[in-house]
Amino acid sequence: MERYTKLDCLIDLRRRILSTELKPGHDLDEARLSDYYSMSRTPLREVLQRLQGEGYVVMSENRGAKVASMDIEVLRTFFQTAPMVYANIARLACENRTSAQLDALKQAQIGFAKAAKLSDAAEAALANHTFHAIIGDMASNTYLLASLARLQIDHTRMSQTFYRPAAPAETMLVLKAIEQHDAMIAAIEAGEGALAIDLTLQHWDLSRDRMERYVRADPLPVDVISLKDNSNAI
Amino acid sequence: MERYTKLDCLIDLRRRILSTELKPGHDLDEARLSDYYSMSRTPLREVLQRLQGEGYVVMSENRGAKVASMDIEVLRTFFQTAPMVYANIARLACENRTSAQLDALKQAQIGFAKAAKLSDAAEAALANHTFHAIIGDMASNTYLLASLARLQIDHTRMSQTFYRPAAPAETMLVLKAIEQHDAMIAAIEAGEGALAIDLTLQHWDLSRDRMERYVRADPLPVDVISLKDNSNAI
DNA sequence: TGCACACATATTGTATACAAATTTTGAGGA
DNA sequence: TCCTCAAAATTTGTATACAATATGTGTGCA
Repeated sequence: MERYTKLDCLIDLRRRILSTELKPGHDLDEARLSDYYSMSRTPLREVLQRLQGEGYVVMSENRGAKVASMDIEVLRTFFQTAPMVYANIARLACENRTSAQLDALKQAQIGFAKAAKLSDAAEAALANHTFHAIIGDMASNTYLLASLARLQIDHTRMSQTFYRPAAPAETMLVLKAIEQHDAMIAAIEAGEGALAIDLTLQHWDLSRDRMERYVRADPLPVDVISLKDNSNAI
Repeated sequence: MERYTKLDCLIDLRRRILSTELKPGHDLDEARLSDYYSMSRTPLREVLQRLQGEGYVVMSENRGAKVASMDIEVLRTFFQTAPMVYANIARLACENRTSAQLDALKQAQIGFAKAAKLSDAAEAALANHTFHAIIGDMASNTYLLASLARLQIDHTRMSQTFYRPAAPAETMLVLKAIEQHDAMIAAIEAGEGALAIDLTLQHWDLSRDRMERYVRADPLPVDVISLKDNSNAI
């Protein structure tokens, strides 16, 4: 059995939450988790406290920790806020990026393209998360970064469905996202803020359409709903 | 000796940091603090972890917690980001405020006006913090709220000097701030988003001028600096 | 059968002891 | 006097025991 450090545990829990291996609202049992990561409850609780601070989990007195939920009213504000934050982050990234960060961004893009083309859904979503988190670092703005980080948690969780093997039309959209990433890298490298904002908003539109389709889902056939007339099942 | 709950401790540490009773960069000793709040180190450490998540403190491995610093490059991004976030929060508050929140806001304004007129600096700065935090709650946007909360930490700490007994010109500015708060309450109650944005930006301009004057401070007389020619004192 | 209440179980919260790491101190040598 | 290095002291990190709270279960009674 492997031995985890506290940092490993933090990173792994983030990964499991982002990949929805741990689903929104899922109860996080301290004893079970401390056993899983083979550490005592004390450091594990500190990890949970920190994850709460980062918005991954919510905790309530004497009631333990849960994976942060994604209820409908929060999602409304998500769509409201994301384009503004992403666009501003992109603009700031153009001004402040270092060459080391640019290298990291290109590496992340390689990883993303690979996973996306292989339809490795969880890995692609996480690589995409990393890509945009690096742009966040480039912006060097701790205040906006706090918003971005929270937006990305929900964005990544919603995007889990994007990269699964699907219809050719869907595959086209993934390829388009990869192209947009390349264009964004070029804009950031060239320091072209206006262009970076533009590309970011286009990228957002693509992502938003897919998320909205996912959130709305397809309604169930109407006459199935009429079942309630025939029985008192809940 | 009073007995604190964990929540009391959290709230009190926030207050002490915001009032700069605990100064930026100040080392937070676990043993000393757990003694002060008469609780063991375990819950105190959890409070510190949480404060780290909220941006009040920074922690490093085996090196303990410090009050978050306010270095020059972070302040640059503060001035860059604050007006955008404050303005958007104000606009959203107009759309989403409840009447209970409006009542709370009016109460906070009474407390602020009272403390400001008495030149109770720490209390006025904290009451101002509360006032703007309530507007943040009204916005009902967890993503932007994360940015706002971090901005407010530094804003409140910098504003500690505003409300001290000072020249008549300074007193005028405090009275103006009180008026602006009243106008903002009215705009939010009426749901006039454009007006609320406008008032918020005016309010920001007032605050920014005072902060910039404080940050820049008055340079020391030049010939005092020339002392270094006369001695090798550090 | 349905409800209320007490008891049993499970889970979270806190204190404390000990381990590991860092910082301080001071003695010895160049 | 200054530097180096090792031992002591301080401080942080983790494990574990126990306390407090919440949840589940079953029995007695209407």
